[in-house]
Amino acid sequence: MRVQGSEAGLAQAVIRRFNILRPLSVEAIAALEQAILEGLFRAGAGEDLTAEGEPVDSVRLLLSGWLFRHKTLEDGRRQIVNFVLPGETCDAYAYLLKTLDHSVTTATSVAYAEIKRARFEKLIASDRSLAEAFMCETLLGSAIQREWAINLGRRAALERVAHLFCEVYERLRPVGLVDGNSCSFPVTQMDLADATGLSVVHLNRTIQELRASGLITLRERTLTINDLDALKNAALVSPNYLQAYRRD
Amino acid sequence: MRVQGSEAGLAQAVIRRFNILRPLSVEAIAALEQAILEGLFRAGAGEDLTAEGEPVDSVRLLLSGWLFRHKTLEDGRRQIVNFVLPGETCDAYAYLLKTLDHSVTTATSVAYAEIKRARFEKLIASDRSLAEAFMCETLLGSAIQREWAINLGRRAALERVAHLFCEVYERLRPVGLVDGNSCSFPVTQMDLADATGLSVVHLNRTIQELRASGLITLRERTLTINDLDALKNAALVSPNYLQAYRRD
DNA sequence: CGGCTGATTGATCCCGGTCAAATGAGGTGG
DNA sequence: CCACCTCATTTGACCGGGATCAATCAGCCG
Repeated sequence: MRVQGSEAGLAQAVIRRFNILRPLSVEAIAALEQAILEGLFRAGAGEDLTAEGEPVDSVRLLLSGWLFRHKTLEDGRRQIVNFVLPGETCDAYAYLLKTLDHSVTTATSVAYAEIKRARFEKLIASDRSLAEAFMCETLLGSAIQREWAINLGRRAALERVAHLFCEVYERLRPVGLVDGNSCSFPVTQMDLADATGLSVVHLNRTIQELRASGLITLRERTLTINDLDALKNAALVSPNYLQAYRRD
Repeated sequence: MRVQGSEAGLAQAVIRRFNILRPLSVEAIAALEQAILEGLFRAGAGEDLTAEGEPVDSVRLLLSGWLFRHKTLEDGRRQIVNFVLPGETCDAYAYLLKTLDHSVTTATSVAYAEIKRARFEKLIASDRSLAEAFMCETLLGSAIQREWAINLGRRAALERVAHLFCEVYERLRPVGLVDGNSCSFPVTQMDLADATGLSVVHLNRTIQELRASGLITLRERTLTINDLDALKNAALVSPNYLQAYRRD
């Protein structure tokens, strides 16, 4: 759905995030904001934005709400391979590949900007820092993806879930979406199970264990981390994979 | 170890691969080859090329041999998150990030080219297709990484191992390293276990199961796939994630 | 009120982990 | 040439984390 009317402020998460990845000039920020406002869209929860096997010809920037990237095996087993959080780029440069290898679906209702390939290339040609920021988006995504590999391959259930909570929290923080020690966590347990490679039943029991230990509260789509250090400890969080958030 | 003397032909795998990712002009190929020959190195098996937490200031192209990318938890649990096969790029653009999130180690003795950041930026600035090819390398790496997530999260042991065999085979094929239905597979079972998220013991039993079913032969560091379709079937191979190899 | 989706609980089972030991296959020095 | 060491592969026995199956409960919406 195309968005009508004035929507100032919507681009804030993106600009905030990009500005951390690469310090942007005033002109670059204006250009980015301009490109965003030219192609504002909204979608409801549970809608597919792109499906595996399709070609893509544009770049999307998530302004609000959550998306997830997922893949499904023939027999229905599904793996959520990553979330896309507000301010993050959906598929920078992906038009270079023939088709998409995974699907992207909305977890909540969302607002996003769609920048067509030609427009995107003009944008990144206009400013070196912008191009580098988009590049960093891609590289950071890869780093997160690698961390998910060790999460799925080597961490036990409790560690896995704890790790996911820590990661989401740390990814939401720099864009200003953490309030005290709480953040929105608008994902069903079924989705969470598919993100952690667990069954729904066992995921539920794992969450209860985390609740019982007092580390977290998860109620009404809100995650509260009562003791971040303890949770990180329980999750065996790796220190280096989100470092690009830190500015020099 | 810096390589002395003439080493023509070493760059073949890289050029072959890049040419599939993006059709390259004669000049682009020459420029790429030139950059490669300027910084040839060799290393023995079991050497660390880069360690997690280090900054990187150059791009590496693997000419021969295998590398693996891996991460380790505090308590020693290790996950190999990907292999780097001949012709593949090690860390294009990674100098944009502060530090590396994972380590890269040689699985065999290797030859590689190291291109310093400034030299690399000059190279990609000189030719659009080259820049896009490097970009494709990064994107393809992400796609493979996502496939590893569903492999680790949702496939059973036998499917997982079968999938890895299929993937490696298909990644080696376009660079000419598949001979009939065989390819080199110079990785210990310990490494293979860490790549598939299994214990060595169970990995060993899984391989024996694959051998017993006649699908593969794995002997003396050589993998032979006796029935590729059957193996892909057993692995529930996804169709779209290596598609960039196919040219339009 | 009935249907639907998501969260929770209980009981049972099995895939894959762990522990321990044996077998092979180089490599090396006496 | 053999004794010995190291590293990789293999086998056996046992156990437990997490899957599976099934039922119940709690909101929410029409």
